[in-house]
Amino acid sequence: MDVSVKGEYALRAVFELSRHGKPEPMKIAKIAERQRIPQKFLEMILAQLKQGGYLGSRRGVDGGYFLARPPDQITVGDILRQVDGPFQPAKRPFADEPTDSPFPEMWDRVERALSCVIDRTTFADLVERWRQRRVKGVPNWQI
Amino acid sequence: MDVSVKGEYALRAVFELSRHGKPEPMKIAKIAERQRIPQKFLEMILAQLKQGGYLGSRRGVDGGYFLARPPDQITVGDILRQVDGPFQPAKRPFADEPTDSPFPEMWDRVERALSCVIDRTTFADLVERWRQRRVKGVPNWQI
DNA sequence: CCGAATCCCTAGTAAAATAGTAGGGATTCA
DNA sequence: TGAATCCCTACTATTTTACTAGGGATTCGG
Repeated sequence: MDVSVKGEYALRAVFELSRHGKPEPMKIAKIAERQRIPQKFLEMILAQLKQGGYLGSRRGVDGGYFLARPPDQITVGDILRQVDGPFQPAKRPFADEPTDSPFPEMWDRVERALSCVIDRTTFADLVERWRQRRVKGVPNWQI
Repeated sequence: MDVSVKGEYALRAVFELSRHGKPEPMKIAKIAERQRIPQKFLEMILAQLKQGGYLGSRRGVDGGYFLARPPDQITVGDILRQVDGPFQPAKRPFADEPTDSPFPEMWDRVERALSCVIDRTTFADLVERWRQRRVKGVPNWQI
């Protein structure tokens, strides 16, 4: 019950692009270097995120990847589901054949609880919190 | 990000023992049959749950497994952690070397949200809800 | 049009985890 | 004593994970 390395990489990559912020694309190589992700592996992940509609890309000399939407419209849940598949804690029986088990209802609660975090946390949030922490943690605005 | 089959089996087995309720032990074979779990696989799981202190057992003719504590003192989280290992969404850096990442804080939130469900749901709760649903779903007390 | 830089696509692969199975040994108790 | 049960070690097939390899397709400045 944990997130795959691939999922983590995807989150870190999108965070990097969100932090970058500018409209011009960022190269795979740069993302890979800044986030310490194996480059070829990252290529696959970014392709997946693109085909999910979260990223866009351009080839050629000044090519790279960029966010396809503003970072306040991409959530952590979006990215995780795109690369790790739909999150469902347990095999769900078909909705119409009622089961004699107490667990589906609990898994629903779990899913809702989780959703409250991952589907409400956008990359804009993450960047903002990260910036906040930076100025508090490294108070170099002092005399 | 889902629960293993092993985890599900463990939950179902403990639920079966909780529902059973009586002090006398229940045989592996019976649990396996009633919950449709491969028997030999279930043996390993029950052994693990016993060594975690959740179950007790007796051998011989009238042997079997039983709860080592009342079902209101065993949570879903207990059982899942015992068989699937500690749940942590992502590799956590060491606590003392602060990281420049916005994610650990979010994983904390995820963990707390999840804990609110799985560490507060006891098997007594599950049995009770299951009983409630039975009488509502199958209203055979009608005229 | 050339060629360098970039993304794009298919395939392969070593290691680990998952979901079991097999076979017998140790206890208990009538 | 022997039948029933739990107990223990080992083995295994399949799937998933976390990559790597090698080249093809675009873009764009010159």
